[in-house]
Amino acid sequence: MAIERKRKLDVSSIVPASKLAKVAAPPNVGAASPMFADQASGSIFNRWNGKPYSQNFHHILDKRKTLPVWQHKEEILDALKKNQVLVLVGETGSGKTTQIPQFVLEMMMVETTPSDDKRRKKMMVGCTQPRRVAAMSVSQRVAEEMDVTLGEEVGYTIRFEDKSSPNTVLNYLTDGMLLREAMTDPLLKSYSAIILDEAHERTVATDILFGLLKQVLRSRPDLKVVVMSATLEAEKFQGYFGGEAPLIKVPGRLHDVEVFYTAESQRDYVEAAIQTVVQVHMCEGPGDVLLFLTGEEEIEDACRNIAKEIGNLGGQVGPATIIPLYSTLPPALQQKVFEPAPGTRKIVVSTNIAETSLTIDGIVYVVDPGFVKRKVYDPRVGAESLQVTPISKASAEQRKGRAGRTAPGKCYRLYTEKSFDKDLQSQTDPEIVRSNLGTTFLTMKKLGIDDLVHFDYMDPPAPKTLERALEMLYYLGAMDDEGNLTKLGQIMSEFPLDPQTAKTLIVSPEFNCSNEILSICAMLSVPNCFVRPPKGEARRKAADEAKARFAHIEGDHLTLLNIYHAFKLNNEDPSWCYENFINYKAMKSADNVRQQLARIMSRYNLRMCSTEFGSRDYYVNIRKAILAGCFMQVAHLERSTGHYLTVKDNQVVHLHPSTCLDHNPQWVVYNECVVTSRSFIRTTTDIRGEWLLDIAPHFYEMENFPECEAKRVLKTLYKKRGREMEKSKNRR
DNA sequence: GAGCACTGC
Repeated sequence: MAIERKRKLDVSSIVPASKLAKVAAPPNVGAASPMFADQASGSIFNRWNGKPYSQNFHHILDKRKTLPVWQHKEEILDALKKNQVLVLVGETGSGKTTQIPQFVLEMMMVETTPSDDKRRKKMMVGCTQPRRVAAMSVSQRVAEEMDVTLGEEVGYTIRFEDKSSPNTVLNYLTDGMLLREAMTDPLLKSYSAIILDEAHERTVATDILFGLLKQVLRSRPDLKVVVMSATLEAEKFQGYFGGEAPLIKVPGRLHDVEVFYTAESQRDYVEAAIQTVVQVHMCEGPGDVLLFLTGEEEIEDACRNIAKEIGNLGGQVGPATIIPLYSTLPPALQQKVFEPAPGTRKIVVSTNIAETSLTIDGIVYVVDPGFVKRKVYDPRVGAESLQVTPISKASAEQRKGRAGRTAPGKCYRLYTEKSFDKDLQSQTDPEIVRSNLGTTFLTMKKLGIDDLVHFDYMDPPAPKTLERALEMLYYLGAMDDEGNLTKLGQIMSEFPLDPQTAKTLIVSPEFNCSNEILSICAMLSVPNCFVRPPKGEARRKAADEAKARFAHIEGDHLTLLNIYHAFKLNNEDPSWCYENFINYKAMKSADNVRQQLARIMSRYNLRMCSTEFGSRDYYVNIRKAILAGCFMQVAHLERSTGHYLTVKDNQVVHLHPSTCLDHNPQWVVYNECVVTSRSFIRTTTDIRGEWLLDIAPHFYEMENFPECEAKRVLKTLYKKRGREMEKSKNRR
């Protein structure tokens, strides 16, 4: 029997296990050849294709077999054959992300019977990741291991990029992407196995997938689910699936990291951190240092102080390169952590970005003060706040691990061992209990989940959070009295936007400005496009001046529109962005989002239109359209106090200092309210009180309106409106 | 007078 030596695998040609022997013994290769012996346990694709491996591929094969998961391969396959769900704990370096999907795939192919093969049933393993970069880089590595072309047998799917094909049998995708797929394929029929990787991170998408899969498993006995976690929270996952899922633990493969605790708890963790870093630099051997702090200002200050202290030591110590790292740092400065600094010790002072998202080579010493800044949603206020809170034990372990990637390391915890044991939570609260659930609810409804309140959440959100989200969707017209998705709600759920923004976009054709609203919505869904060098940098003033040139007097939404237009007029030129302190990546991303949103709009026959630019209604229409979606995010300037109060909730808020408004309009619509040092409304636009009566009368009816100055003003407006109507009636 | 980190056909 001749062997077909084709590069790419046609899924329909997969040969079932029963025929394997015949295929596996081509006369021209010979069963005794060492190459072939290796093939028997190598890439399943090559085994079935009978293609000889490249020289390089042998090294890859040998290397991957030293990964700890290989010690448990038979156990894992056995457990998966006997059970529908498997929970797997694999520490960093165990090889779970690259190897387990291959094991699962292999098992399913071997299990395929000849009759299955005749039906040419498509089998696909989906492996979810919380981050896009992970989906891309892991799939690349696995494609290399399997000696196939990325995008063929092994692929990835992330927003804006689908690198999978009909041939794909192993796909890496983001958890959010799988959730989106479930909206059109609620039983996830395109998958024969789903692996939830990094499940311990407990993103909202992962949590919803948990609940969804638990339901789907009942109607799809053929589906296999593997839950992979780096921590022992896995036992909770096991319990969630009825306790029947076996749990397999695989050790990691990191170098030893020696842990030090302080004898007493520290009053000033930043000061303690600085002293520790300087101490390490003075007394410890070679190796770079990573210090975790909570935010931009803290990091920039600490960098200055560390530099000063090391400077004071003069020639007594070696040179150090001190590098700040946080997500909003201008890209060119962020790049510095990856540049080698020969002859000096790198001291990286970073936010949590270095805990999971970025991996820096060469770190030997980690300094961990034990705090993180995270977003917390307060349903009572309907605002998010950023709070500095103690990290979890799991997070502390993750930080520690950053010291042992390339060599044995040391981790200095600036809290007591007792505090670690007693005070730190074992896991960070899952995102779902810390979030506004508006978008999540739309998605869940679209997935066919009827009862959002009694859904089988692994950790249920606070009742008030559920109530707030339901109320908002009702006011937006996305849900009816019975809690069913309306036609509008159906369309809203299709947009990857928060419900208010989705509604703004959907109604924008009625205000004759969908082209412009599309650009604004796209700009609102990407990271801040304004680049601002840190305090003390000479170019900071130039950045502020550049921003002022784009400012629109009536507000920040219109300023964003100006920026988008200027970006397009300048042919998306990166150097134009650089000169104008605009984040190029954010702009390209906004352009991508815009195209995606436009495609969804055309699917629902939502008209693309603009008011003539010369018309005095050009900006008026845009402002009205924004209000039509965001009428619940309105604040009124109190004459008596000079403060803004949010409508209905009567919370005191302040215009965010980043606003381009140079006056205080009586009424403003805002995109978000964030509590930091104070309550700030961010991305704010001037509107007219009269518009509230026209655009959202159901929300601004007077019976359910709390007493406040805004109510009195609105009452006056209603009366005036009444008189005018009276007059025009009389005239007729 | 000021921003932890992710994500979405």
